[in-house]
Amino acid sequence: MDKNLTRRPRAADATVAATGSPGARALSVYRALRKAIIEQALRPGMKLPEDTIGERLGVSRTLVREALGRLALEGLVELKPNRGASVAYPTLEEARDVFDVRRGLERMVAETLAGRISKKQVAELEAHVRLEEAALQSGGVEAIRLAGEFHIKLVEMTGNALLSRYVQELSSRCTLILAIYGRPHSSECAVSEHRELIEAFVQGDAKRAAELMDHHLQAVVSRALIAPRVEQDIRDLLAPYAASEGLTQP
Amino acid sequence: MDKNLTRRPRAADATVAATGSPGARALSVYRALRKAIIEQALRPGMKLPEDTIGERLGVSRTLVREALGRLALEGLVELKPNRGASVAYPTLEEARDVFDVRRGLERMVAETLAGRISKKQVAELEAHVRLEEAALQSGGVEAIRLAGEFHIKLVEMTGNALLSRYVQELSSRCTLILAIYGRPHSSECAVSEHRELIEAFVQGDAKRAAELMDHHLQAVVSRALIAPRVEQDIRDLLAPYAASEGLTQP
DNA sequence: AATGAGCGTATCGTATGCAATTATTGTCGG
DNA sequence: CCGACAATAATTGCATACGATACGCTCATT
Repeated sequence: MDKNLTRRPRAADATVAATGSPGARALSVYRALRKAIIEQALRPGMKLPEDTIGERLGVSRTLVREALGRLALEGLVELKPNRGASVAYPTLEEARDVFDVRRGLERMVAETLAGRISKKQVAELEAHVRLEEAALQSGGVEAIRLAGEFHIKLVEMTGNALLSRYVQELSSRCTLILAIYGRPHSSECAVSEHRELIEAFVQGDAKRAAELMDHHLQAVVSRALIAPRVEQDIRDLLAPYAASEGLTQP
Repeated sequence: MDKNLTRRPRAADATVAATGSPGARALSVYRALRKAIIEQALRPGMKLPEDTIGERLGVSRTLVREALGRLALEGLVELKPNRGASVAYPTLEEARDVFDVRRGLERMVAETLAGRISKKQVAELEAHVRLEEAALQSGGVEAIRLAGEFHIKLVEMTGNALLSRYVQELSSRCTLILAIYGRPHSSECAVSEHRELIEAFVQGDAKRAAELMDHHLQAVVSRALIAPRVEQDIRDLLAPYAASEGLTQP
């Protein structure tokens, strides 16, 4: 069958492959899972068995484990001892923590950028905003992605690699959170608010930039996260059906 | 010799052991290395071969690798492909990034805590400051540790677990950085500044608290990190000589 | 004597194997 | 008909094995 004894797993069999570099396959696994989670191909709460993933991706459990560990540290995966990994299902409290920290960090971004942004960077941001607008018109789902990328672009302009990593991490987690608690397709980021931010950067008004960013992110939360709390626990899902049949449980 | 074939690595041979829980040994390795790095038993730049560590700690390379990976994500260890791990040796630029982000996060802490701190918490903080004072008098090295713990206590009082993790991570990295670039035993944190902070919290003056924290951390940097920057890269050492001879490099 | 090729060793990257734990299903007594 | 229990299956935790890679050494060559 598949169990060819002369099989050399070395190369030429990894479907996704990536470069032949040493740790590259491990990274690929990590990125694949990450992308799948963010795109919600893997929904929050889903189990992530090591063999299954490894088999599908053409790597051993070792690499999958490594990737899962990393994702767990980033908060995209939950890792319970002896019970395996699953896509993270943050509680509302964790969600609040994530958004709060993100707001704090992005305020930093805004303050840093104010007055210290080049013509070229401004042009790039304005071009991006126009893209957002276009996407919003044609009502594509990519409007959401673009809105997120605006923030990534901003943080990368600070030149602080660490800040960049943190914001990107939190950004992913926010996506996951909105997938759980957010309303279906709230446009998330108002383009006008992005424009105002750029303006504040150009004018070098750090205080205003910081406040704009703060309110902007606050707005994202209140627009999207009216928290209807979609229950996924079978018990809770079944409760109303039980009731309708006159069944009751402890 | 040591290579007893009937050896059961199962249990009862881990010198440090820890509880019998599943992932506990991995955690132990992680913590052991972390502690060793922070206490500078393992100095920045030192090589960290997997087998050596595993042998010494009584675990297999698998667990060591896991720990090293995690430490690498936290910035305490550098992981170069095919060349193994070593204790991180941050560049001055990375150091600046770390301190900047830390200042931003701790400013958040200060703002959050202002006016939202209980009597009991104030008492705890004041007691801690008194400890710091005492340690400073008796000139112990623990003054540094206590100063750091003050900040940890603060962030934990915010109730934001994520913020807490981030600050703790950055705090460790700061220690490492100061071990490289800091002057021998600058007392790092002025106790008086800690007192002022507490006062601002009690008075509920968020703005003042944030600024105090900002300046406080800025002061730590300028007090400790006058950065004589012992260059270790031959290229950089040679650069001025090259220039003085009119030589230029690609 | 310096330089470069060839080889050996140390160490990493990854796959795989085995024991242990947990979840699940089928069965039996109440 | 319901709950407890035992056997089974699935899956993790960890160790180890094996191939690959980089580094340092010796030695021949210029």
